[in-house]
Amino acid sequence: MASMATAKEALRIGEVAERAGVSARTLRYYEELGLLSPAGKTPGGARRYAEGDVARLLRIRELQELMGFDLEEIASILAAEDRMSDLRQEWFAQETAARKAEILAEVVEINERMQAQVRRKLDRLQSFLGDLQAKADLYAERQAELGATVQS
Amino acid sequence: MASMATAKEALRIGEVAERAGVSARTLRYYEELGLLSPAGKTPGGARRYAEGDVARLLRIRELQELMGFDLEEIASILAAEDRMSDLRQEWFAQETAARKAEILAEVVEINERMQAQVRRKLDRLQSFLGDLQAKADLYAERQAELGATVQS
DNA sequence: TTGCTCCTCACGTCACGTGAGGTGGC
DNA sequence: TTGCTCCTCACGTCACGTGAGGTGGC
Repeated sequence: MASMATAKEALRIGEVAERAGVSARTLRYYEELGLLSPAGKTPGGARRYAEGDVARLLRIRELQELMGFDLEEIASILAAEDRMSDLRQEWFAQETAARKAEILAEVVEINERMQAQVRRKLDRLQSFLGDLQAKADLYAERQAELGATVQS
Repeated sequence: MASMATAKEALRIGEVAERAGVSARTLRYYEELGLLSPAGKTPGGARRYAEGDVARLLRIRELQELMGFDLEEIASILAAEDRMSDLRQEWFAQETAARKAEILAEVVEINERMQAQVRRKLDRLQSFLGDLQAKADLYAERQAELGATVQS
């Protein structure tokens, strides 16, 4: 959805890495795995990324950090999402309706599993936060006791 | 707080591992790091764990999986919590009030940082869930379109 | 032409996984 | 005594980190 510009959007690896809070090594590693390849390369061999690549990188990081998926799981999630976004492309119009339904079913299933997982994580984090708050109350009590004893 | 029983609570490594959903290797690795040592060992060298060890293991896993801390960070958090729980012990009564205040301050700071981190994580997960739900709505729309077209 | 960024090996690290080969406990 | 579980090496793996030594682009 970023500007369909004249591919003047050529980002260097260091810039992309910094924007996503990762190292250049991470980007090279993702390329090695086939997870994220630069939009192009200079004649000299330097990688050039587009805005879409940055979005994909941020998505990878979200799935990794927030959801705890490993890179193989992330690859399959992204593959499904890629197929899904192909459904909007004209060249895809020739695919059979049955095939499209298949892809949709796959994406819906992944979506449902992820939603369930997020809800479990939210629940666990809520109770974790509750524990922390309860402990904080205890600490405040102890500090009050100590203050009363010491009269500092 | 588990029964102050006659130490008849001697769990084998496999049992402890299964309860926490980790491998025996993980328990040996934590011992190597000084993170979690068994309550005792048999003459033959087999590790024997107590209920308190299981609780500590579950705490380690919570900090690791849910909060994303590495084992070194977890070690320092647990060390602070250990010092905190020492405040209840009688032998600790001889410590100076200033020292106790110091420990309390440290634990309070860790608690506050963790609370902030949990809140950030909760926020990000909420918006992640929102995105998933929005996508699910889109998928349902597409499926409806497809059903109307195909009349399957 | 001078820096700064990039390149490709390639070995190191963290948190374990996975056998190999052997001893231990109910 | 027979299994099943445990033990200690020790090498493998995943997701990078970290130089070494060299070329590239504004």
